[in-house]
Amino acid sequence: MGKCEQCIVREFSAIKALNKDELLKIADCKTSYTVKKGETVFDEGDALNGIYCIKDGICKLSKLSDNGKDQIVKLVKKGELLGQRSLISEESTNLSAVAVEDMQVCFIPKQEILQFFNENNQFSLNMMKSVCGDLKDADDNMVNLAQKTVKQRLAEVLIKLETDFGKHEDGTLKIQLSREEIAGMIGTATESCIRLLSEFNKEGWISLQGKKIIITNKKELQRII
Amino acid sequence: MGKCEQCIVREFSAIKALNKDELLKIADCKTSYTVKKGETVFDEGDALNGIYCIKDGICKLSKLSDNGKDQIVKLVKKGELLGQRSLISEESTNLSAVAVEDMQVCFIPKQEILQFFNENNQFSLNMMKSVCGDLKDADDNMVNLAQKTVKQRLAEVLIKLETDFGKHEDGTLKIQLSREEIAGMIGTATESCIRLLSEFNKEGWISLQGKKIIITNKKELQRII
DNA sequence: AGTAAAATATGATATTTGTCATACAATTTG
DNA sequence: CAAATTGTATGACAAATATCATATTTTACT
Repeated sequence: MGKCEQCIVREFSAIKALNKDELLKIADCKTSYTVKKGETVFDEGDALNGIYCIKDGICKLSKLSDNGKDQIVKLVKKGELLGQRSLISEESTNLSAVAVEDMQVCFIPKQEILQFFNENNQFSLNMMKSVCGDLKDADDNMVNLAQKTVKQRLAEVLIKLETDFGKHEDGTLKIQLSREEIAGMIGTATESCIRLLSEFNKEGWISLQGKKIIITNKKELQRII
Repeated sequence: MGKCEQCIVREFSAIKALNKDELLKIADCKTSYTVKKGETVFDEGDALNGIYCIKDGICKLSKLSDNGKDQIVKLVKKGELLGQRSLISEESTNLSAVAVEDMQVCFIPKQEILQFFNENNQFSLNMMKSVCGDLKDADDNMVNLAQKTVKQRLAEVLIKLETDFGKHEDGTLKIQLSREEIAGMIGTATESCIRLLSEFNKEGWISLQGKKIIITNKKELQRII
């Protein structure tokens, strides 16, 4: 069982406020496992009794709408935590988490985390900041969904995917999402998403090679946003 | 200058975790003032150096979109705090706060609050819960904006306005928003909003008396959501 | 490899929503 | 009080987007 000390999650999440002793305590009670692409970490409505550290991989946080479509609220990647809101609010989750890539996660039981809240102020503060960051993103997202066209939102998401997850040497986005998932991020019908991707392709702003996407004219994409 | 002990904000916000001594400290450094309907508490991009307690009134948190429309992200009412996210994130505000009704607010300087974060764990926890609640609402809102029709969103907002802010004896909603503001909440053009209100009126689901709105058939509104 | 299933693509069409124009009502201001 | 401004209402039309149908391609499977 790993020692948590070298873990990437320690670099990027609230966990960084924990000292060696505290890390050992976590290392002692955590459960590590892998989640295959497409598999579920937790479902909307689940009562979580802990949080998840993402050691590797990416997952989508989404919510099923009454119309049967899955709206993706956020993509969470390695280094980040999962399930914080639910833990703090002492409520069931309002979102489900599904792996977009194979993941390696560690589960840390609730009691441990709650104890840190009491004992380690910096940890609390970090956690607060993280939730506040999510809130800001959510607010920005709301405005985009409400006020921008599907085309603008698609352009924005493509650029965001490149900045957040990077690209390979050949220029293709590292993160691979299905058309349906992209549509779920920008809040549109899958067909509309596909159509617009084709359009962007024809315009020469992006290049499509099967599932792979290359952004070939970022400036133009940024212009239409 | 008031003593904070009896203040309504103490009932409904994170402030409730503070003891008498702490309340006295606040009482000592706070600034009370009134904000008239339509006036601004703070603007998008402002650097806040404290938080606001809403003793009375209601304000809208909104963000100006590139298309020139103001998207309302949240309505905040008496008993609640304003500016928490900005304070915790140590960032400028991403939203502006404008009074929808005459308000009475108290401003508490940053240093005080930050000190409480260090000294009073329950206060921190309450604050976290509050932000988490906002995050959940924002996520739900995102899904609605992305997946529901304008008609559904309008019906939902009307019901929410009734539950959150109540109605007078004659059935009219206590909170009075302009058509433009309602449109800003559901993310649509003002004309579309007006049109749909007329439609709801003709259907007999609501009744319009100038600016005043009465929900006459809640069931039907709930059905179309 | 060969078949079934799923994902992607595209056309045709319907629906929703936005925009512009204009009228009317309400409210503010001098 | 009258004029001016602002908010509300409605029609006509345009644009954006969803839906349904149907290919085509890719992926999964034994």
